[in-house]
Amino acid sequence: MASAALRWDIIELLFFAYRDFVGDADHELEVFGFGRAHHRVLHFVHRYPGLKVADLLDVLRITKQSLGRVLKQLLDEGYIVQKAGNNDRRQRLLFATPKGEALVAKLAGLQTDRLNRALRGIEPAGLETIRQFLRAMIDRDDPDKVLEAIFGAPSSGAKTKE
Amino acid sequence: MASAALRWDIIELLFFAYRDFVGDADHELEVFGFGRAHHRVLHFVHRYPGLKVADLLDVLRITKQSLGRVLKQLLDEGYIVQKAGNNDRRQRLLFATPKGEALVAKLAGLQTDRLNRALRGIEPAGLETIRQFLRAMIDRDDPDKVLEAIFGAPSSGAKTKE
DNA sequence: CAAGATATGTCAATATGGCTGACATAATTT
DNA sequence: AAATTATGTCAGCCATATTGACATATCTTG
Repeated sequence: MASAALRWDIIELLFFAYRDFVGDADHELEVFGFGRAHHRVLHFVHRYPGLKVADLLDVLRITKQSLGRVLKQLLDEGYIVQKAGNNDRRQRLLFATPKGEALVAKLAGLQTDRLNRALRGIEPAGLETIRQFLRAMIDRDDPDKVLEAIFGAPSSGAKTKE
Repeated sequence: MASAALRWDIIELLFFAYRDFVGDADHELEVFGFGRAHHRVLHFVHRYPGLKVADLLDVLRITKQSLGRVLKQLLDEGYIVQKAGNNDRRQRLLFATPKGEALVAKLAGLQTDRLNRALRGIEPAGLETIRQFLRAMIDRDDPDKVLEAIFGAPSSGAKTKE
């Protein structure tokens, strides 16, 4: 049908929910002179220790130059450290320092508080539905290293990246 | 307690889900030389016809100066029109033109396609859980006009699209 | 009516975080 | 030795956000 119902309400709810969700972290980041970009880098380096710069570029879908500025600040200020790869010494594997861990945990704490409030009164089955929904919202045709970890085995038809 | 579990998985799923969700529209907007900011303005003007400039500023949480540039483009190119308020002729009430309606519907169509795919296999009760979750994620301490419509009277306020 | 407040628009300068293109270096692969 | 790869960096551009200042029209109030 040409007039298939558009899901205006969910589109709108997603906008507001995400706005306030990231707002929690944004506010705290200001104190440190950081922005949302720093948070994203720190989050993924914390979650996937030893992530390569190239992996990070895939996940964040930004250019090397854009990442460079943000990453340099996090390195200079001691939130992240680099180590040369064992097999390939060109690689700079990234790790969060204790200082970095502390910040990212603080930010995750704020967001977890909001999530816990929102999940109050929702049964475990309901939470599973929400997870299923969110996972199904994500493109799986060209999964990066992080998405492969999230989804386990690469999805059908997806090219397997080494 | 200090060791309360942080919801890393949901935090991450929200990041990817939202990234790909807005990505659909972003890609299409490029064709028109517009950005995400134009989409947001057009969306809310479409959904709440006669929205004042001040309302829009509350909803988008940006400054008048930032809105000005985007709004001017949408006006100049005929996606939105202004009308002076009946009671207060200082007000510029905003309305989407047919051209604007067409664009915003196209964008909503892309996002609805993704939502429908993600909701496939989820029961009506599950969809209600997702709505409940998203609504509970939103700050309600200082509701703007749009949020009042969303939370105030269920299924009223927003234009019910034919 | 005059004064002040309000709704909007606009100018100028600045910051952040994206982008492209070009080039450098070190290390691995061929 | 040459080519490719992983990373870093310089320079400049663009979009979207910011603050501050000021202009205009209109409404409200003393």
